[in-house]
Formats: sequence, structure tokens, C-alpha cells
Amino acid sequence: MPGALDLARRPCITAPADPNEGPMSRYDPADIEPKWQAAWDAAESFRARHDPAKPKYYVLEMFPYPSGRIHMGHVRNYTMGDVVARYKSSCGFSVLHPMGWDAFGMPAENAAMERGGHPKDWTYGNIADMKAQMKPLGLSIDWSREFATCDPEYYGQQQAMFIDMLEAGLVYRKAAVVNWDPVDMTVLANEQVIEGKGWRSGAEVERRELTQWFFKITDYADELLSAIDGLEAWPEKVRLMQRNWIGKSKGLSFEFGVKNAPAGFEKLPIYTTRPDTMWGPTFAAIAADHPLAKALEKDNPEVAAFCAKCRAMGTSEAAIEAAEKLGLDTGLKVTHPADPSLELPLWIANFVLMDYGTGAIIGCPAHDQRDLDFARKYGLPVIDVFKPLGSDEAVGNTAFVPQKTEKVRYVHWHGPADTEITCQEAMDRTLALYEKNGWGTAQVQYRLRDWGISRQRYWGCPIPVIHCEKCGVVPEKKENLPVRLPDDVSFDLPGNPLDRHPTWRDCTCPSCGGKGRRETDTMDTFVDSSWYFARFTAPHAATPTDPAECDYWMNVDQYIGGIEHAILHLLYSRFFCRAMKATGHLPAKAIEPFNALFTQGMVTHEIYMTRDARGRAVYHLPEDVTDGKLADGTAVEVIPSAKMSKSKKNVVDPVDIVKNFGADTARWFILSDSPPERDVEWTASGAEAAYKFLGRVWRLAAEVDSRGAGDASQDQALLKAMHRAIADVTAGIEGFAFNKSVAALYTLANAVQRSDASATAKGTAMRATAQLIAPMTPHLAEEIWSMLGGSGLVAEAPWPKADPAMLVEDEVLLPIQINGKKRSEIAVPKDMDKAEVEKLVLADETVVKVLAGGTPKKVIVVPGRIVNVVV
RNA sequence: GCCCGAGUGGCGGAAUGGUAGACGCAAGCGACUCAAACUCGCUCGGAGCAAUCCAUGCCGGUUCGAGUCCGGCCUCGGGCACCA
Repeated sequence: MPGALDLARRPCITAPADPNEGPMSRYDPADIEPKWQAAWDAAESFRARHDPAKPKYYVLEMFPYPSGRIHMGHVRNYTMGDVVARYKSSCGFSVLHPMGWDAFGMPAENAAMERGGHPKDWTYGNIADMKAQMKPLGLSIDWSREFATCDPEYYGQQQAMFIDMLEAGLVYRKAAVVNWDPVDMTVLANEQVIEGKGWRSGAEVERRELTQWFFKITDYADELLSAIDGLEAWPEKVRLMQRNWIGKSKGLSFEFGVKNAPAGFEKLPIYTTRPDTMWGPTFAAIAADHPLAKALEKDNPEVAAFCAKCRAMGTSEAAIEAAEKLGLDTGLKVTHPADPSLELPLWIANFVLMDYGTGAIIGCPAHDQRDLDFARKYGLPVIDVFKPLGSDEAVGNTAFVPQKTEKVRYVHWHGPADTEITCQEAMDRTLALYEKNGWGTAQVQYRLRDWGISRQRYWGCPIPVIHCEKCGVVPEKKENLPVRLPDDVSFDLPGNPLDRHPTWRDCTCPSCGGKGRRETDTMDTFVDSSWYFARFTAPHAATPTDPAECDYWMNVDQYIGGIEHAILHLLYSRFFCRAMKATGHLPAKAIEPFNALFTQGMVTHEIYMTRDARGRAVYHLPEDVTDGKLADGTAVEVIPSAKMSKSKKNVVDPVDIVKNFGADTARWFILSDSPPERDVEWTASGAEAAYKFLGRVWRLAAEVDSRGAGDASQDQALLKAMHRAIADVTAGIEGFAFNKSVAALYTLANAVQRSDASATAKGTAMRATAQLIAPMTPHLAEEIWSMLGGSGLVAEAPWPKADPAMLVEDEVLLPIQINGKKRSEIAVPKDMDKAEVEKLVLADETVVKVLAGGTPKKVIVVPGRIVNVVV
């Protein structure tokens, strides 16, 4: 078990040459890193240049929330982006690699409530701190383009676009439910609702309706879905998640009749994706927020009590779905559209969502597990619509839900009994029948809902509209933008300070000049992050975007961030770019803003835990644990691969790592071993190993000229290893497999170290090493590049090319399998023909022994790869 | 609950359907050293004297050949629309 990271244990790596060293006789990151950072600054190496003569490359990491401290996840994210940026720059691209801050959001308000102070001061202070922590990493960022989304200059442009989108009909208002804390009298975010209670007050959270602003993302549902096909450089899993999220379905839309219904509710609209089961439902159910439920609860206390119970639950789908399924029989009956004499009981159920479909369902227990659980719980009948081929067994407690393409035997449906067809076929036939008889219509439906952007909070982009008694809702005049957040606010009371700020809230109507009231809701922070990448192309333009700059720099060629953003952020951005295009703020080519996407894994670390007298977990910092024990000798329990979190005390601070080992070590480690898309476990021993390796590379470079004449006959072998490394490192970077690039560099370093080739050849190999390692450990690369007489900055040297002639091997070692298991091998010329190989294989000692004079059933020769003898 | 992933030595991982374990960590042995650290060299999935056998989360299937493809599970992680 690795011990804790002991900073005092940092190995001392020295060159053997001169013990009475000058400053340059050992690898000393504290000396070389600031030196090269200053050199890059002086050369303006990372300024993005709009150069029409060069192809451009835009690489972007998801910008951070300014929490105040960078963590290893940031280091991993930005290092990956930096590798790509530096590599592409070496390949001759004009690179844009910017950085900014996703600066609005709840934590700033929470800090103001808990510690006093102003969200603005807290946020800008955090930005300054984090930037100071990031600078020593040596990232090739063009800091001249930096901005924060809370800069009025940024959010004012966002307000201008909001007004344009409002006028284009892409924005509207409607009622929607929020989590309401009845004690604090405030709206809560889903994460502030813990087991159905407010996180501060502990009060039971209620669902409450408010009128809120929405973006019409559903207008683009089909377009957002079909365009996913074109996102070929996105991870397949993200494309699949987005497709499922949009959730296009084709189904049957129909109406149940409602007997003895309250006035206006004689018909109950339903949508079902399974029309083939229309003879299988044994109940219908509506959401507690359904208008019919609301009508019923007015004069039925039992219904009112049940609906209240359903509403006493947060708004999150996960909470609703995971909760115990509850229902109440309204006593009303609904009638089947195809046969009005067939009546079903109408229930109110807590798992029916008002937001999805019509807020009402048919319950077909035999073929839906949730409906079956509900039916069993409340003693409702179960009717088998179809059965598996060759079985007549009725459904028990497991619903029968075959693939739609599977053939089943329909026993109770609109066609003849015992018809054996697929569910898809039955659905198609039923749909056609319902349409023909006027019982219902085929309808395409999406799961995607419109994007609610209203937040009842201060620290966000103000929604630039005014409510006027005479004119209604009126957008602010563009010349009055930005609508700035007032600074004189306090957070001593719960709720939104904008709501109780008289001089800010009260204003004149831009249309009639009469008395108006500002909208006090601010925008969801996902709006801020839906276009920042476009703003980076012209961060100080007087309009949201600058057409010439957009035309040159868009789209983002490589976007890198966490998988947790696979759906919301990326889908909202895709929509927002379409809305920007529709309002003239983006060119058509930018409606899909991210050409390629890469989703990285987390950085994890072991947790060290003991238990107190009462058996409760006590966590310990890595620096307090040595060889699995605390200072007093108590053994700790080690939990591997846990997400870093302050409460578990398993956080490693990048600042400490950089201070003690240097940025290059942090960068090298974070790229080593684990593939970028997977989680990486930070270990102290791994960090030390990274540091040792960089020292070894430095020493190899320092020793090139001091190890005698060497043996020139070994030069060719070393140069071959160099070209192999060029090919492998390049392939690793291109394929986002930086761990393989790292492995290839280890292999090259080992080859140089073990070789007795001439100093000339070693110099060549080490200069290539400098270039190949530069994207990952740029400071060390510059240092050895200059030591080895490379010209200029390695950051500005062109990427080396592998000579294909140096990559071919003339002879291959061919494994020989017998019945698929390796038993022997032979060395043959690379392009020897099959028959020749077969002849040699059959003469092989092991093969002869196994065959014992017989003939093989089959000999499979895969040229250059393998031979399999089947006996 | 629903959607999406991931599971390979003591550890991180490598492997166009073709030699399972590249590269590295840890460990062990040796060299250097008064000694240690650093550095360098060697060994290193398990069982067995060996021939061999067993091994890629579990169970089945396709194939001359499966870590890789298909079906069914298990465990862990991400998302579920107001965390960012």
C-alpha cells in the first residue's frame, strides 16, 4: 500500500558530471519552469492570431466555476487541452486556446449568506486566486481573451440576444412547478432538497406553480435529434444519451370518455407508445397536477388530501420515480374509444408526470413492470395481450416486455386471436385501424421539454424585460443594456434580494413611459455557458459576436470536459447556437458548435478511514498516513479509487504538487497510465515516479556529449527507435490516448539509455524526445531543447515526422497456435507467402509432435500475424 | 425507477476478432556506498520439479480463434431537466 505523499521525500536527482554544481547540473523545475514561462510570454507564443494564410484550430476545455481552488480534475482537463493545443500549433495551425469563468450561480449567494460579503467580491476574488493557481501550470492559454460570465460586458450581450430571441418567438412564459420551502419562503434547487426536505429549514418541500420564462427548444427537437447523426467525432455514448433524452416516439393519441365528469372534462386525452396493448389496460391514471385532479379535489377532501401528499415531494424525476408508487381511485370511470361499453377505473397516481405526454396514462399491467406493480398493490386485474411463442402461461409478478422486433402470440387484441407477429407489426396494424375508424390518431411525441430559464435568485443574468400595467411584458430597450445587477443588496433574508430592491425593481416602461416593474428573475446559468465559446472568438466586440472572427474561428475543433455535461450543457448549447443563427448572431456553419468532443474521467484518490468509539467513520488526510498507519500506529482502512472530496479528506491540492515537484511532474503524471476517458487514481508513488522519469530525461540530455565516442554501428537501431516513438506519440495524441504517448516516450528514453550509439545519433534522438514530450512537459522540453542546441523555442518548432522506411521490420515472429492456443513460434520474412509459411509451420518441431504423422484438418495463415493449426 | 458507461496481475493499464499482461508503480534480489538515499542491472499473474494446466466481474452462445462480437446477470460510476 503506498504511503502518503511525503513532500520531504522528494528524491534528489543530480547529474553525475560535476558535484560542485552550477545551477544547471540537476533537474530543477523551480528554476526552469518560471524561466520558460517568461520566455513564452515575451515571444507571445500563445496569442491566437487571426491569420487567413494558416488553417485554424480551436481547442477548448469546459470553463471552470470559480470555486476558489483549482483541483486535480481541472489540471487533468486543462493539461489534455494543452497537449492538443501545443501539438496542433506545432503542426502549423493557428491555435485558439482561451480560458474564462462560468461565474454566476448559487455558491456565491450561499457564501454571502454564510460568511457575509457580496457575491461579486467573492466571485472576482476566487477568479484571481484560481488564475494565480493555474498560471504556474504553464498552459498555452491566450489570457488576453479571458472573461467571466458575470462581467456586465458579457451578460449585457446575452440580454441583447434574449430580446432578439423573444422577438423571434423563441421565448415565452408559462406556469411551471418549483420546489418551495414554506419556512424559508424561497425556491430551492433540486440539490437543496434532501429527502424531501429543505436543506436549511428542514421543512417538507412543496411543489408550487410560478409563471416562468422558457426557451422553445422543442421547436428544434427533431432537428436536434437528426443532427446528432452528423456529430461523428462525438463519443457514441453521448450521442446515444442525447437521442434518448430527446426521446422521439411514434404512438397513438386518443381520448377516453369520462363518465359523470366535472364540466369540461368529458374527454381525457391520452398518448401511448404501445397501441398494440389497447385491449390490455385495466386502469387509467392521471398526475396529481392534472387539471382534472385539480377539479376533483375542489369538492372531494379525500382527493385533495391525496394530491397534497403527491405534491409534498420535490420536483426531481429521480425522487418521483424512486418513491413508493401510490394511487387513489377517483371513483370515476373512463370509456374505451374503440368500445364505449368497456369501462376502466380512473386513478390518480404519484408516478404519472404532468410534464410528459398529456399527464395521463393507460395502465397495461401485463406488459409494463411499473403498471404491474401498481396493479398487484391495489388488486387491479391483469390481462395478457400477448404471450411468448410456445407458452400459454399468464403473467405473474414479472411483466412480459419483449423486444419490439420479437415475434409473440397475440391473444387479446384488435385482430384474430393467436396471431403470431412482432409487437412492431401489431402496433402498426392497430394504429392504422384506429385512424381508419376515427378512434385516435398516430402522433409523434418527444420526451424533451422546453427549457425553463427563470431563477428566483440574485447572482445571475437579469432577464431584460419590464412588466407594465398597461403594455404587459415589454423588453428593455437595447440602448439601456446591460441591465446591471444592483450592488446594494443584502442576503440576511431568504429569497431573492432583487424582489425587495425598490429602486432597482421600480422603473419606467420602455414603451409607454408609465410605471413599470423589472423582471426580478435571473437566467439559468446554463444560458451563460451556451455561447461563451462563440464569445471567445471576439471577447470584446460591441455585439454578441463579430461575423469575421466567427467565420474564421468557429467551430470549436476539439471540446474537452466531463461526461457529467453529456446531456444538458451540450444539448442547450446546440439549441442556443441554432437560436443565435436564427437571430443573426452566428453563421449557419456554427449551429453545431463542437466538431469533436472528448469526455474525460475523474481524478480519484484513496480514502483513509478509521472508526470512532461509536463506529462512525473518521477520515484522515493523505499526509497523515504512512504505510497504512497513522502517526500513533493505528491502521487505517483504505478505500481505493474514490472521487476526491473535501469531506472525505482525500483531496490532493495541485498547488502543493507544483510547489514540490513542478508543473511538468503534475502534467506528466496526470497523463500517464490511465486512458483519458477513464478515471485516474492519484498516488503519491506515481507522482514521485513521474518526477524521477523527468529527471532521467533531463540527465540523458545532459549526458549526450559526455559518454565517449560511442559505437556508430548502433546508430541505425537508435534512429529506428526514434522514428517508432515519433509515430507512436503522434498516434497517441491524435487518438486522444495520451497514456500511450507517455508509454512510447518511456520506451524511447529506455532505448537511448541502453544504446551505445554515437553522440550525434543520441543528440538527434534526444532532440526528438524534446519535441515529442513538449506538449506534455513543455518546460522540461524547452530546457533540454536548448541544452541540445535546438534552434528557437521548441514550442515553435515544427512537429517531427516519422520516416515510414524506418518503421518497417523485415522479419516477423509468427505465433503458431494449435486449436487456438499458442504452442510455438517461427521467425519468417515479413511478406513470405502463405503456402511457404504453411510449409515451415508443418515442419515445426512442436507441430510435428502434435500431428504425430497425421494431417491437420485445417491450417489458417493470417500473413504477418498468426498461424492456427486445427487438428 | 429510467437512460448511458466501466469491470484484465498486488496496483494503474496494453492488446485492427489473431502470442493476454506493452509501458509504468509496488515488491524481491544484486551492483555502487562505511552505511543509507539516489542511480544502475535482473526477476516478477496463479498452480506445478516438469510436461502442462488455470486465468480478462459471473453464466451461456457465435468463431479455426473471444478481453474484443451476441444474449442474460452482478458490482461500481455518470445523468435524470433549479449543482456546475
